[in-house]
Amino acid sequence: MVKPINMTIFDSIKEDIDKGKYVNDQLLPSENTLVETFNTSRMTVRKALLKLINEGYIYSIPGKGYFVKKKEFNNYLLHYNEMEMYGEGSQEIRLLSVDIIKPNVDLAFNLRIQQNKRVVAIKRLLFIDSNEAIYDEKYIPYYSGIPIVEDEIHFSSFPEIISNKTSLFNMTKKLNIKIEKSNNEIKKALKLDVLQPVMIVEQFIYDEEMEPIGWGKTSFKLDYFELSAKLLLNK
Amino acid sequence: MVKPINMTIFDSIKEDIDKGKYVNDQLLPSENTLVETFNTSRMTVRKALLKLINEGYIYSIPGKGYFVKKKEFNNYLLHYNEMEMYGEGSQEIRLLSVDIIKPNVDLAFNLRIQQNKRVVAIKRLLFIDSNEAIYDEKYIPYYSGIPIVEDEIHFSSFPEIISNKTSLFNMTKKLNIKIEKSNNEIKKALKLDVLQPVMIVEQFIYDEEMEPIGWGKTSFKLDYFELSAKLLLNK
DNA sequence: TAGTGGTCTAGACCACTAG
DNA sequence: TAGTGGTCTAGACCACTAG
Repeated sequence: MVKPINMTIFDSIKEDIDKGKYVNDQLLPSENTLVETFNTSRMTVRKALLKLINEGYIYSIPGKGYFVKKKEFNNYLLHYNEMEMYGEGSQEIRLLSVDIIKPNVDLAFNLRIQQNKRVVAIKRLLFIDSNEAIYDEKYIPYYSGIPIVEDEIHFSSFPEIISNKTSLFNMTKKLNIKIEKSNNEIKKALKLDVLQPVMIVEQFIYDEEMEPIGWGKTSFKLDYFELSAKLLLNK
Repeated sequence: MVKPINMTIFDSIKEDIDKGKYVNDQLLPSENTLVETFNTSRMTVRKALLKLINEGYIYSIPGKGYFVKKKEFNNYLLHYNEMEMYGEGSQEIRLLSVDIIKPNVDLAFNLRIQQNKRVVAIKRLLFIDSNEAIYDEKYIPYYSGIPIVEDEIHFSSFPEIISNKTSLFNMTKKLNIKIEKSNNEIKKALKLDVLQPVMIVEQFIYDEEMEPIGWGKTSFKLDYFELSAKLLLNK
């Protein structure tokens, strides 16, 4: 149970960076210097350095050396699953409808398709403690995801639905979080007052060529909206 | 400019996983098998496998082998800097006050300190296109971050302020995003109507022992709130 | 006991950097 | 030209797994 040499080297350099011995973009000791310092082989030194690169502490420039990487303080990890918003409170998901529709102007624009193409529209309503809380709309171009199986879409998040529907290697996604005035459909479903705004989380899903393959809009009654995100260091 | 062997192996296994040849938690070929398949040395095979581990595609169990890792679809990368919310529109940051205060009950609770301890309170107001848009409050226990230099705090995000103030090795942070009724101070600063709610982004900053070293509350006029987040695969 | 992944060594050749 | 990091080899010993 002794600590491996590569871990010793890793910890040593990491501590030097944390303590400020080496600062931003400063040159670190070369591989050969570290081989002598730690009395080990070059591959062992490289193992430690590669780990430091992977964890975002340093970067390398071939021919020059290894350098301290500037810390990124403003990136966070956000876990978002619109179908799993609340740990506390009873939750019920009602699948309102699954339709094949012709898109309106906005929807055609968001999915970058012609208005005469067809789109699968999925609408769901989430109840929290028996109150209407979240109204969820998803739109998928018809050709990209047939057939639709109700069981698969009832409880799944949008990325999960899409990945079941397509043989997708890699998808890209984007979330937008904003406040909007609600339309009549949403007002009715969530039993809102006339002027009450809703929190909107928009999801855009793209395939590997950045073509849209899904657009979603989740409307939260304000009382039921809360998100949290954790620090993601050095990424 | 030939592709290194380790990259060939990496690409090959990655493609097999993407195409569904290997599925969740399925055992991959052993290192020795891959050595034969690709007619190379074990260290080269390991380099490819380590890269696959680092990118979240596979995991290893010593004595057993390498396995396909389940994809995580619901994690996003959120870049949040309360002092840089808008690319478009002119922006002005006004430093309202920097005070040493005694915390009230809530603040003492959030910073987990006694009410007789002192706290540095920083208040800033952001104007977007000359309109009051964002009201920002930051609280730091006095002992952890003296002295306060105005130039350093005027334009910096909270994590940046904290990291300047402390010789911190590693901080942990958490964001909460929610809607709240605004208090009178915020109503006045943002020129809000009586009933108008505000969007709140709360920041908790902890040291390496998870002791709070900063608490922040940023209040957004609803018209000026928008966040976006990008997909972060396999993390 | 045979097979697995984890660590480590002592070499090699390469392209690139910078004086 | 000396030094740098990137790739690769052919070995070694280890702890752990599972029949």
